[in-house]
Amino acid sequence: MVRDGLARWVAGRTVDSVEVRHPRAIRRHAPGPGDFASRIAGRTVEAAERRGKYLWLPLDSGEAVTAHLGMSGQLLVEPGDAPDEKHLRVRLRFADGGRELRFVDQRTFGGLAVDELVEVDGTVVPRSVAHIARDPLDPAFDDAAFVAGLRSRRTGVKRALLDQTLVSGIGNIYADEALWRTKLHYARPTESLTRPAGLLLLGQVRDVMTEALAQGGTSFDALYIDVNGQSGYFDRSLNAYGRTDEPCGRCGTPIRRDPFMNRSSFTCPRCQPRPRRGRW
DNA sequence: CAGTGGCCCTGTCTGC
DNA sequence: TGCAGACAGGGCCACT
Repeated sequence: MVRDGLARWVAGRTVDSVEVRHPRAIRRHAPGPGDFASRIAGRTVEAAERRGKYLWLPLDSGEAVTAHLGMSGQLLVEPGDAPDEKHLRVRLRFADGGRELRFVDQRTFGGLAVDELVEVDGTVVPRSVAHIARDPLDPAFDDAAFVAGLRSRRTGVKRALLDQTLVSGIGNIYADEALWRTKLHYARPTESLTRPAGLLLLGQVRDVMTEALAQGGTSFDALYIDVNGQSGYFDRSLNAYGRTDEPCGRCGTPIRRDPFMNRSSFTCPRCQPRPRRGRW
């Protein structure tokens, strides 16, 4: 939805000027703000693409403006006379004088960069995205390869889900929700999962992502473009994530919160019992 | 090399 | 009331 919106608003338009308001927002662009701006200004945006949590705008130069929205990042398409957001980091003005593109990010976990486009596995992606796996909604996603990769890991199943080189687009929320649906504990050793169990898990991941996407779709019409898509989904559909001490929707047992990778994991202690020999 | 843990950042909330 | 600390979280990097 974010990608669709961006494509609709910026594809075919030529960038006039680039304003970097906060250097940290382009910290992954090593050559710095001057180089960043000069590679974008005067170029025409050809499309908007996405993989996992990355989003990019291919330019007519063979490079692309690559964005990672982190947790709090937004790409907004707004009239030039709209007041600057408090956390406005980068602004792109277009030669046609129409709406401008703004990167807004409170916590600056995200950022922009300009990157060379390369071909990986039959798909053209920015170099910085080349190591990111396809997401499960990608038509070219290879289910069998994913399950094989999952089973060959020597770690806990949630760690594997969060590893973007194995599968992309799954964050802490989607992981907990898919694990709850599959009745798997986050520390379940990946090598102990059967192929059918792996496919079942993948199916639940897909369902969670599809439902989240459907519910987040509405926010975009207001030109509020946000990869999190949390608006409706966050409140209505979560079964485990953030529901500490609330009853499990299946069995009524209070949901439990555990520290996990400097974050949290939410499980139903009854539906998702901790394995005896769990892997973190 | 694969796996793991710490840290980045800032606003909000909780508890003393 | 005010302040300290926990928490949110994807990814990068150093370390084992």
